[in-house]
Parts: sequence; structure tokens; C-alpha cells
Amino acid sequence: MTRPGESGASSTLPRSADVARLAGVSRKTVSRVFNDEPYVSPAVRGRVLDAARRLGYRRNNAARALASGRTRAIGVVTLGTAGYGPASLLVSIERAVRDAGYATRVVSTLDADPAGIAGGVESLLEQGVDGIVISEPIDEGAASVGVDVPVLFIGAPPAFTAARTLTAGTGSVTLARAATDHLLDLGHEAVHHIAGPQRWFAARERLEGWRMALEARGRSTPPVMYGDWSAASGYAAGRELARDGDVTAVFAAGDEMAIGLIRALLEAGRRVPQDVSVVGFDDMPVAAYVTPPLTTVRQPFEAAAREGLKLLVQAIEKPEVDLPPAADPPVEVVVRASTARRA
Amino acid sequence: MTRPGESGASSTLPRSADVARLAGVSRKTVSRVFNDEPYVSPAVRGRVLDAARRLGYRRNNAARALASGRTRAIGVVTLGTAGYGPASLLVSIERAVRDAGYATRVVSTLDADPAGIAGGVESLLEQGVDGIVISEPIDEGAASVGVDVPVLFIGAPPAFTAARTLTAGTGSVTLARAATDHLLDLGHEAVHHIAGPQRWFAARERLEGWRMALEARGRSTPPVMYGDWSAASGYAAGRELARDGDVTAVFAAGDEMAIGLIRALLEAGRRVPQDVSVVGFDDMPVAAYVTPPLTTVRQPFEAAAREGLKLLVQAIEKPEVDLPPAADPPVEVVVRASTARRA
DNA sequence: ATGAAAGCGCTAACAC
DNA sequence: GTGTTAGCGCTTTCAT
Repeated sequence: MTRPGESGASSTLPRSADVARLAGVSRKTVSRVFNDEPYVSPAVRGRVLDAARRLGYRRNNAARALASGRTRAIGVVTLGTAGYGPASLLVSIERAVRDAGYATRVVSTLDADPAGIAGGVESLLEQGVDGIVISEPIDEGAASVGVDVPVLFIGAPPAFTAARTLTAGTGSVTLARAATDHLLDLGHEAVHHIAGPQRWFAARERLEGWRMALEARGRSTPPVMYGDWSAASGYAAGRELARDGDVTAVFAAGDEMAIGLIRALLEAGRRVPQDVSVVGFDDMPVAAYVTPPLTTVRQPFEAAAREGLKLLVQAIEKPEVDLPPAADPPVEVVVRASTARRA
Repeated sequence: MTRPGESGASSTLPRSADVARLAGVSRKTVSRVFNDEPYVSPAVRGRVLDAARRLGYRRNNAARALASGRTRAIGVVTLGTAGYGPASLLVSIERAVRDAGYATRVVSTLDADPAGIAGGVESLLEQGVDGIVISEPIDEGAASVGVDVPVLFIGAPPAFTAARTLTAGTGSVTLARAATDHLLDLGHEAVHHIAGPQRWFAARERLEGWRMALEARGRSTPPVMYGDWSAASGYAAGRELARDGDVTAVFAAGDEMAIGLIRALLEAGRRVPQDVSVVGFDDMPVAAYVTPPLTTVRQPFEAAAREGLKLLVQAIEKPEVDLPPAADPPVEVVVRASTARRA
């Protein structure tokens, strides 16, 4: 019953014409039923659905895309790491895309350089997508790509120009500021900062929020240490900081760095939080169970993805309407045991 | 120069016919060039490429798929969590898919029940994929879907039947056994186990490996504690275990549970590793920097994804060849400071 | 080594 | 409410 695929499509899957024949209607009517278009009598709709089920009919999206010019897919360019931040954002985006009724096409880049991102975009465009999400939190030069679909940048400003660019933030500045304020409120005179790699937009935003908090109270900003998000880099920075007896409070731009930092402090005989208070950033799942449980700020990935996608879908489906950038999500400082009032 | 999109496809993107005209060849020749088919003179090839670049031509994959019956895409059904394990596996799969010359289409499920998986597969099939990867590490009843493309199950046995099913493992049994052996080698009489949720195939495999190691040495198996992978559940189990003074060694089926466990032990006044040795599973990035640095086993995600994809691509491109299941990747126990010789 | 014709499965526009 | 016609952009087959 299955003659080997001749030319075109795969073997002998049922097509809309088969359904139409079995249901005794035209192909167009089958199409109407499957697209939930109005003006199909309930009786006919039932017959069509029935025939389709009996045949095991599935729409051919390639054909739909070709005929309609819409792929009903959204492409995502993301950093190819399993890091908690990027991975969470990807999961949230996928869910938001699905909820919006689109399919997800992912391309990940190894190193988030402009060329890599451009390549990713290029490949998505070739695949066919109605819109693109750039979840590459890196801000480093601009790539040039000819893009004719709307593009959403999450957690970063537009890195290139497209027909229509949207942005949605994760509110890092505000969150970083809140983290720093928390330490300041505990009576610490100075708050040190272990920043992330400055090619990352998020790292720069957090640095900025930290600086703003200090300046708002007229404090000077201690020299900044730089890490690469890894616990190892937090550890290295921590060894430096441990040498300085004046350090009583540190805000690390990521939980992993905070964990490495704490480890270095403990090894150097500085107690956390009695001698030094530490705040992280992300609220990754283990944060509550490391020793001591980490005070941190929670990143609103879900909210950012949802807001951003609302914009993107709007831009895809109603290009004429102008919409305001998404509001920053609420700030959530999770106070646990790694911070204490200054001794 | 841009008349608004009439019926079909988007506005006025260049098509192969445009390239053909500019290069002074037929459309078929353009097609040949872009598909790296033989029998195109270098001169013509050059002209075509040139024309394409000048026009900003991009192939339309929907049309290619429709005409050829191949989508050049592989679909992935994955669990929608940012957990280190699933996220790492997804990243590895994406990379392997890309390296194999395919595009990735992802569907994530909230809860990995058979219906959810079946729904994901269904939606991928509708999207159009040449093969499917099921990275849903859950083994719970079988769904029934009519699948006519090869399906690769990673880290789990086939959950349903398809035209062609392949499997690739992460070698959990062996790894768990090695972890347990490590503790036994350190002189511990009994090794306790905090298992993962038993709906997860990986959790069952690790339990099995633990049991095998004990039985191989004629030891009895202490009662098993069950967690849900979270640090919180490890913590809860740890509180129980801390009450039992005889416990000197614990193998946790995941790093996060191990971290929660350690926290509970420390709170109960049991030192790690002096009083109790702990081994985790995964080697997530923070494992080296928690206190104490965690002894664990590394999961070979990259290798599993690569091996699995080799099989899948083989099945897609050369359906006639039969191939053996992928070999289990090598075992790597990472010894750090959470384990010590029995006091 | 290159080209012409046909058709993949579907939706868009319009007729009825 | 439903059907007819045309065509989306490409690959296939076969001819040259």
C-alpha cells in the first residue's frame, strides 16, 4: 500500500484532496475547516473532520507556508550554553512562542559574535520564519543582515537594524540597584562589585545599577572586579577581595560567581555573612541550598519573554499598529542568609 | 519597486528566477549551484553566485521542502525546564543537529506525560521534519502516534513505535555504579541512595547502578530515599538521614539533591566529608565551588547527542543500512572534597 | 554541461 | 455556504 516516494513529497501520506474526496466536498472547504474559517456548516465541518481523522490527515506546513507566505514559526537565536540564565530564557521564550500559536525554530551560537548572530539570523530566514527573537545578551558591534521580518531583542538593545525592531528588557539595572540598596540598607559603608564580562549587555546594566545605587547615597565606587559568570571567576575575585579587611559587602553579578566568591572568602577565614555579606543575581535553584543560603535577586525571565512576544506577535500580525516598549517587570530581592547587618 | 504582497509569499524577495535571469541561465542551473550538484561549469557557477549575492537571494525552504519532500529539519521534543541536565542535553542536541546540516525545530512539554509527548510529536510532524529526537527522560506508558520518520530516543527506551526507532544512552547505570564503587572503595560499609523520581528513566537507571555496585560486593541495600531532583528534596532527605548515626556515605542521583543533602547534614552537625561522604551526579558547573566541593560523575551529554544523531541522520539518509546502537560513552568520576575515607 | 516542462499540497481571490 | 482557478518557489524527470 506504500509505493516508494516518487518525486515530491514523502511516500503516500493523505493530502487535503483525499480528505475532500472522502468527505464529498472541495479542497477549499477542507482548508476552511482546518483554518477555522467561518462559513462552513456544522454538518460539513463534522464530515471533514471525520474523514481527516479516518485518513490520519495532517496539514503540510511547507505547502501552507509556500501558498500563504506565512510560516507560523518564530526563530530564536540564542547563546549555546546550558547556563541557568540563557537556558531559562530559552525555555520561557519557547513557551511564549507556543502560547502565541507559533512554532519555534532555534539556532544557537557558540560564541555570540556579530558574525555568529548574523549567520543564525540568515539561517532562520532561509528556513522561513515570521519573526525573530534575539536572545543573545551580547552587545558587541553590529552585524548587517537584510531582515524583512520583525526582530525582538531580549535583554539587549538592537544589535542591527531590521524592518521592525522591538526590545524587551529584564530590568537588570533596577534589579542590580535593588540588590545594592539591600546591602546599603544593612549599614554597609562600601559595596564591592564582581561584574560579569562587559561584552554582555546584562553585565553592563548590573554594573550600572550598582553604580547608581552608590551614587544616589553619595558613596564612592570601589574598584570593580571582573568575572566571566563562572564560579571559578567568582572564586578568583574572592581571593583578591579576601585580602582586603575593609570589604564587608559584595554584590556579584551572578549567582555562580557569588558561590565561588563565598567559597574563596570561607577558605580565607572570612565568615559569611558575619564578616562579609554577599548578594548574587539570578536566583538559580540551588541558591537557597548552598552554604550559607544565598541572598539574590530573581530574574523575571517568564515576564520578559511574555511581554516581548506580545510585541513581536503584534508586529507580525498587525504591522500598522505602533506599540510602546514593554514595561520592566517587578523587582524581587530574595533575602536569605548570606547577608547581614554590618557588625 | 515594491508592490505590496499580492497573494502568496512576502513582498518582493528575489527568487531563483530572478537570479537565473541576471546570470543568464535557467532556474535549474541556479538550483544546481545552490545544491552543490555536479555538472556546472566553474564559470557559470561563478556568475550565478554573483548574481545571487547582488540580489540578496535566499532559498525558500518551504518551497524546497514541498518540491523535494525533505525538510532538512530535525524536531526535538524536550522537557521544558532549565534544569542543568535537560538544558545541557538540548544544547548538545542542537549543536549536533546543526553539525549534521539540519535545522532544529523544538517543542517543549510542561509535564512529560505521554499525551504531551504525543502532542509535541504531532506538532513537529505537521511542521515538517525529517526525523525526531525525543529527549524526554520519562518513561511512563506509551503514547500512540502515527510516525513515518525515524525517531531517536535519548536517555530512555522507545516510548512508542515509529517507522524506525533508535536509542542512545547516557550510560547512567555504569556511571551510578562507578559513583557507588568510589564510596565503597573508600571503605564505607553501607552506601545510602537518594534517588530521583522514578518516572524518570534516568532515575531508575541510577538506582539500578547503585544496587548493582552494592550487590557485586555482597552488601545489602539500605532503604532508598526519593527526591524530585531539587535541592529542596535533597535537603528533606538529608534531614532524615542525619538522624541515623550509621550513615557514613550517600550517593545522590543529582548534584542539586546532593547540595541540599549536604546542607541538611551540616545543619544537623554532621561534617562532610569527615562524618559523611557525599557523591552527586551531573557535575554541574557550581559543583566544584560549593562547600565542600562536590565529588560527582560527569554526564556525557555531548557524546550521547553526537552518537545519537549519527544514528538518526543515518536512518534518514540511508534507511536501508542497519546500524548497531551507539556505544556507551566513557565513565568519568570527578573526585573532589565531599568524599573521604571512612573514619 | 544545461534547459523545458510538470507538479509538490496548499491557500487566495473571486465566482456562484 | 461552497466551489473554481491560479499560482506560491522550488526540485524533479527527461531531453538535449
